[in-house]
Amino acid sequence: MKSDKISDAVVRRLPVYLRFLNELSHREVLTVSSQELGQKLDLNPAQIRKDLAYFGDFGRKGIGYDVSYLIEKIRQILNLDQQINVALVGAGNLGQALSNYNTYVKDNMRIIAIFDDSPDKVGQKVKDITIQPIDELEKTVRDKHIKIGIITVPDVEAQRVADQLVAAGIEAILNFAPTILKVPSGVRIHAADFTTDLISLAYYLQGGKE
Amino acid sequence: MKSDKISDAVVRRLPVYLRFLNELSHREVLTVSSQELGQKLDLNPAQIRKDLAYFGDFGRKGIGYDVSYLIEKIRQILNLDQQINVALVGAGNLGQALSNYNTYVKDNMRIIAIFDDSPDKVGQKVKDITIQPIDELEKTVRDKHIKIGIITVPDVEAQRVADQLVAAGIEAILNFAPTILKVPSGVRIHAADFTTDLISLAYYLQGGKE
DNA sequence: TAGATTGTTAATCGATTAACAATC
DNA sequence: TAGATTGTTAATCGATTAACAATC
Repeated sequence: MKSDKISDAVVRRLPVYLRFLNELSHREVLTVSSQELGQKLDLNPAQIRKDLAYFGDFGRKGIGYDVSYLIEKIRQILNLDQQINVALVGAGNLGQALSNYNTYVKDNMRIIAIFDDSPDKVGQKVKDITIQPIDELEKTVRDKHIKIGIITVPDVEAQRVADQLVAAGIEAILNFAPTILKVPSGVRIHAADFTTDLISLAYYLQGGKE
Repeated sequence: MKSDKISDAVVRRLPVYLRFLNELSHREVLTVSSQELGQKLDLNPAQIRKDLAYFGDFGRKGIGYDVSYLIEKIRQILNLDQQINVALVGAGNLGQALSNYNTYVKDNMRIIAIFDDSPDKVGQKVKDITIQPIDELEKTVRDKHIKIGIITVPDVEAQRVADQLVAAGIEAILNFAPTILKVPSGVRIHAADFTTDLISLAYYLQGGKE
């Protein structure tokens, strides 16, 4: 089966597969079955086969999936066969932590610009990237072909920053601010606000309702 | 309708409602309809009414929901009417950023202990909390009635830390490491790994398949 | 060949949305 | 009273899982 509309739930599992496949590759495992994948990733094997089958026939009956081949294919699907430039807006604690992180470099994703408006931040360096004022955002995003924006500014500034990113032609946003952002339908947005997650965990505590 | 089994999707929306209701309360808005909530939060009004109705009859027909009353009720549902102690394991960049964050204090959630094993971190202070070695985790968690653990250690250490948290009697874990953790069924775990989110965004970039 | 495992269809399960009587 | 909005049932939609023929 080739692509209909692929649901977001499917797309979000692809990086999970990729990560584990990379680990297998590192351990020089050549082949893996949906069964084994399911066990490790806590997913139903049928679901994994179905997810992958949306994009092509990557497996071999009776054998399973060739690890390197599947890595290559998933990387293509996720556009990770080309470099993807990312901008980060908001160089506070969290923003700086994310920049330093940059594990995703091996996945061809790279934060190549950082913006912040506070005067004591502008001009400072975070790991060889100089923090720029936000009014340079639009030009830099265009000039450097930045496709994804990460928002780590405070709550109240998030929508304004999102608008600027959109105006600059960004295609996707990862939003760490605890606000629902309104963006045009062409722009993809994912909420990454962990406080929501953390607070929802409280529901499950004993002494509360089960 | 009173509680059957409430799905995780419902529980995760409660903090979203709560946050916006707090904002309304701050603006001294007294009453809100599911219509208005839905508009602001990008959710279907029927879904909001249904979510709330799982827990009780909080609204008034023809009127809507009393903001303060609904805040009180959601806080009860989420156990936020009592203080919830949180431990953070891993005082790297991200861990320190999260500790400094502590917006959730107003929601009665508080990081009250931080653990790390690297010798240059132990004994240091992060905002009046002294970083402790991980082998003090179990005792501290028990003594201080810590119920939730946040994991911000590297990948390879995450499962070991999770095991220790579980052994110490923690009830829920927020995991920032990009690994699927195995925990006993009594323990609630949420994945908060933003690299997965970020990478999945790449799928939606133009020049890739739509 | 016999055993394993895929790709895919059909069945199931669960979550979202529509519709509306009840009622403020 | 007329208009608004809830709580809830029924309808819809979509995602997960089971099952199995195809085939390595």
